[in-house]
Amino acid sequence: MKFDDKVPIYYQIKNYLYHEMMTGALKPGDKLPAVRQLAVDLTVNVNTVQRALGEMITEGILESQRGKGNFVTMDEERITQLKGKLVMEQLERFYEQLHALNLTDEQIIDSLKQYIAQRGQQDDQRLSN
Amino acid sequence: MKFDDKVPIYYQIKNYLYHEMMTGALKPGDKLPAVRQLAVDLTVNVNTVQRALGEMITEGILESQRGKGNFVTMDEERITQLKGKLVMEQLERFYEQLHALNLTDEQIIDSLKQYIAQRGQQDDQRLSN
DNA sequence: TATAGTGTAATAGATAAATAGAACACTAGG
DNA sequence: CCTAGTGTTCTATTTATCTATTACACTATA
Repeated sequence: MKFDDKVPIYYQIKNYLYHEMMTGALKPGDKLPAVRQLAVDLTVNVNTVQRALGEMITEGILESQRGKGNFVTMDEERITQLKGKLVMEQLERFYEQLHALNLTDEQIIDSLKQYIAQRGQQDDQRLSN
Repeated sequence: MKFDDKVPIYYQIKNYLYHEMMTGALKPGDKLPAVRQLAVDLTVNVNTVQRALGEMITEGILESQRGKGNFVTMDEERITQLKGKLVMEQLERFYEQLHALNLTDEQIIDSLKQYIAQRGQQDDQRLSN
């Protein structure tokens, strides 16, 4: 896994697991890979994994069962709330940053549309190769 | 100045100065505040300021004149390119993150529109108080 | 030519993050 | 009961960042 060296790895691991849950790769009640296995998969130390999981357990999004494993909470509402929170965080940061770069609301929306449109073209090109 | 403790301060200072240039608060040829003054303003150490400025000088966006001060480059093209690069970085990260959260292109655009619309309402409320 | 204002550099210490390694606690299954 | 697989905890070490402090180099100007 590729990490951005500007933000703590344990923090990026949290976001990685969040995303796995949001996309359904990890469903409510699912068992996570063993911490030692995760450490190998992410080419990272066990303690770093543990730190990420520890925080998520505190948040109530994961549940730990000693000797068995770590599991995604069965509380689906909690996951829904989390997704909403993560989306909102992205929106806030994105808007704030582009606004700080002196773009108007309209320019922000337009630039996103244009970016997505161009991206679509690139995808088409890749598919046709 | 408030810093996000998840990313290096020198890095956040760079972004702060970038934004000052994008908004026109710092124009081509302008002299920056003295490094010691910046350190006071940002409640940060001189070395930390120097590290941020040093990188921007390497990038060619700032020019240093020993004994005189640090100046924004006169090369306006360079600033325009920088703005484009910064906007593109935000777009890429935003899209990637929301896509990873399993939102479709349409949902991404809609959520942004909705966010901006709601934001406008909040602004209106503040203005009427 | 002093002096104040500027950038630059170097050292040493503090803290947070990440690593390596070991040990401990619990569970399941033969 | 033993063992393999799991989570948990601890210590020690390294690295990056930030700070504090001092010193040096250059410029403008009184």
